[in-house]
Amino acid sequence: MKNLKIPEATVSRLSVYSRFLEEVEKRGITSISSGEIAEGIGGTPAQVRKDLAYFGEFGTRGVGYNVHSLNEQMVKILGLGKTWKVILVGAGNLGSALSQYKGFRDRGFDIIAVFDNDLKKVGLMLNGIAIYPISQIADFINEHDVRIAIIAVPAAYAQDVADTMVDTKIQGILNFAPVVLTVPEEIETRNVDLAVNLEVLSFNIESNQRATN
Amino acid sequence: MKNLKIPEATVSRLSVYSRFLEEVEKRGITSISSGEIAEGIGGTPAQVRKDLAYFGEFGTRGVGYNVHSLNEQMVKILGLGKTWKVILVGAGNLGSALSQYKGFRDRGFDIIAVFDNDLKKVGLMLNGIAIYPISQIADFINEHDVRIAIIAVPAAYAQDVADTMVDTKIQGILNFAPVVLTVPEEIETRNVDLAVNLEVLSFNIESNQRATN
DNA sequence: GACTGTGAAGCCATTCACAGCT
DNA sequence: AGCTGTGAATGGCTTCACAGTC
Repeated sequence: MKNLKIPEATVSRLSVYSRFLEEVEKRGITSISSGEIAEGIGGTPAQVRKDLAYFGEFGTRGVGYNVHSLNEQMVKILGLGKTWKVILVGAGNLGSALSQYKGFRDRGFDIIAVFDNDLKKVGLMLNGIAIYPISQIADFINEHDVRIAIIAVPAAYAQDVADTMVDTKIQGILNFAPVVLTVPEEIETRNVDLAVNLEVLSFNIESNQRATN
Repeated sequence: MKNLKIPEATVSRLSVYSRFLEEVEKRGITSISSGEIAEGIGGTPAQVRKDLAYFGEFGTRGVGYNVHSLNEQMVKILGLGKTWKVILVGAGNLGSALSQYKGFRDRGFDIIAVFDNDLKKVGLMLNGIAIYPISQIADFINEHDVRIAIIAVPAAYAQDVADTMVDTKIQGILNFAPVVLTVPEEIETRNVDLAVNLEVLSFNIESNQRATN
């Protein structure tokens, strides 16, 4: 296995390529060039080729890439060849939306349980998924071999929730709470900060204003 | 006005610093060093200082930063000194969660209307916000001076929605649909791609596995 | 002629290291 | 002594430009 360090930006784009290729394949297109991919995902042809080159030679010079087999490669590289069992912590608004989010299931992420600290919710179903008490997180993870957790609780509780997951089989946490989680380094975390995105927009809008005097 | 080009990464961190400072201020702390900020948000002291230095000299050598006045500066720089009127398009699960998301209002983003193409929803309220038909987006934006829109519709409709906003007063779009929007360059867009984040996690988990043979 | 794969160059962001202030 | 502000060094990602292949 070729083992250069892969830029994180490349990995995110791989995911975007893959979804784009799926859509292109549905339209019945079988062959595609780096330029066409770039156009579809808002990038440059050179970048597409460089990204792919980290993992192998998937194209044919003078011709382009086979849509289906390129996507197969992407799926394999991203580790999407199987179904990932995922748990979701937090049955509030955001949790509820995420539990139903089709984009996860479509890409092989299956939310198999929801946890909440509100005992009035425990025992109920959230969009067809059973709600368990927070206290059962660790046992559930180990029993069901869950490797990915999504945290969608208020900021004040997020670290506590993360703490319940250390020394379990969890290997990755997707955190929607706007705080930095402190976890052992063998657990991979990623933060999605919704407010930050709006604030960057707001900053950029203001700067555009300033630029166009 | 100092007009170097500000790295986008710096801008996102400013937003994180600001929220962290607010929390620190609530705890009654009045002074803070770059090292303490770095620890709180998961970064390095040098980076904190560099980021701030793009905008001015906010600290006192040998002492640190005044928590309150540094946050005031952050808020001003980010353009958060006022309330932003925001519209939300898409009253599905995700839209519903976003309409209630406290993190937006806390930071000055006020969702004043929701739009949906499902006429059964039009006229109803979503968490206290009225739902209008998609056809009224452009008029509403111009009448109410809305500058930011959040798109939370299925991928297939996102571009159509964006199209209704060109040549209105909209200046920024936060897009949750997993597609690249094509809009005139005076409209600033940002994409939040939920599935991509899980896929990067999945890739990293698999690589960790490979690394620890 | 068209398009990929890739070393080299260029650009941007982070980190270092220290002078300057309190 | 402690901590900021910043030029210089480093590291990483993107873009260029072209040799290689069909």
